[in-house]
Amino acid sequence: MSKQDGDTRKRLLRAATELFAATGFHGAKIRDIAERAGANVAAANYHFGSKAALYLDVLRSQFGDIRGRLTARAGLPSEERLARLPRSELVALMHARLTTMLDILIGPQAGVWGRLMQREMADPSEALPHIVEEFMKPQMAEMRLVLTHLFPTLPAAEVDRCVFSMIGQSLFYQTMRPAVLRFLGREEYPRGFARQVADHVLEFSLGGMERLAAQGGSRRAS
Amino acid sequence: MSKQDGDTRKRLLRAATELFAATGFHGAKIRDIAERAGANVAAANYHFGSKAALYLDVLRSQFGDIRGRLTARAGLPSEERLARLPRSELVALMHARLTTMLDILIGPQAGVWGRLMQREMADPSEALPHIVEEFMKPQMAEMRLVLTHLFPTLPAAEVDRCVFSMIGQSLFYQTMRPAVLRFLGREEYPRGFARQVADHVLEFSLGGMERLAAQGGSRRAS
DNA sequence: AGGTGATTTAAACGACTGTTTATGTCGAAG
DNA sequence: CTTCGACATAAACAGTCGTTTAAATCACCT
Repeated sequence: MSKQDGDTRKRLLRAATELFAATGFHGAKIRDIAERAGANVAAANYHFGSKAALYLDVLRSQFGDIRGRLTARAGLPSEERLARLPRSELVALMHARLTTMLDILIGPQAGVWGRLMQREMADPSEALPHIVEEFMKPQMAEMRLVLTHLFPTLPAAEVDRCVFSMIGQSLFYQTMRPAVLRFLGREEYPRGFARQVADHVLEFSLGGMERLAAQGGSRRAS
Repeated sequence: MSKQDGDTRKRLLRAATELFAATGFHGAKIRDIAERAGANVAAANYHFGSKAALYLDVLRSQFGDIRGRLTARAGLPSEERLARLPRSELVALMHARLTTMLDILIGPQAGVWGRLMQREMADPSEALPHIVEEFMKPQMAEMRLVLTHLFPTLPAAEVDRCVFSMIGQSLFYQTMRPAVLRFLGREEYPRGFARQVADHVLEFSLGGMERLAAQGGSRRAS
């Protein structure tokens, strides 16, 4: 082995991750990635085959990483245990989940996941189906499970919309970051901001679902 | 004048708007724009100076268009009249605003505004400050005004977060469109979907703000 | 008719980018 | 020492894209 084994491969992957997140697939240039990794322009093609394959490897890597962080920090108890949990515990579960999500999206050491996903939504690639099926659907299913136990009277379709509402509130600070920062008159989100937002989103959403659960099947006047 | 005056300029602007929205600034090629407009490749540079200038013109045009639609369809009464409005009227005002916004974002004949803004957030250009200052800030200020009259006990900072929550819920269906559509198992949003979402977001948010207003200044346990 | 200024056109330029090729380097095995 | 395979490097290739250039076209005025 040379002085550093497959080290250049790792350096390439890291550099590619940063640049893809910063400037997108088309914006990131192989030459910049190679330079940042201290490697030759041909190295990327040698190790990954092509720029597209390298991009998919980056997505796969980040995908697995975030998936691990989410299940590790906010894993769910089994369905049976969930049914016996007191209301306060269910709320705490939602809070933990929101905090983790917002930490990943806008936390002080937020990774590149949010930006990569945002770009994937703007220009879906062949990676999108995998992301939705293997990552978003399970996450949403777990949230839906907790909400169903929290508000048993809520119809399933309404629960889905509530999940969307909670994720939407959180994602807003990621997708609209430049605008929100300008609005707040800041350069970066302050420390503790993710926690602050999580608290707000939780209370706001609890109130929203309480209201929806209370008014039952009544329809709005047109 | 030729057979169609400055018609090519208009056709170029229209074609550019569609292509910039569909594939972004870097993704849209001058040659494609020219072809769609039935013009020569040099025409764009002749009429607009450069690709970047053309992009800014597109943003400006859409910016003005949406601004007009919003104020026309969901304009606000004066501050004094607002204070005398019954609660149901204020709610109706919010509903109209949400419906208009969601119509623009995901309605059946949704324009390109949502996608252009999404791309602007992913890769902010020199147009971003204008968009924030002249478009988003006024819109948010108006929403904040209504909310303040609806829930007078809510602190200003809390009201701001509520505005973010309402916009976040709505924007979610635009920024996450590919994922949501996959989740719903559809190719496009069904007719009346924008209205449906607006109804949900309104009720959800009213509940959220009721709860926040009710619990006053109490802080969550850590 | 002829000139004039504004547009349109075809063609070429020049820069950039992903990829390939051909060669070089280096450690380990024979 | 030679050979071999994995990796690294420099150079070139081929395609794309924004922009420019110079000629052509057209409407309009005197």
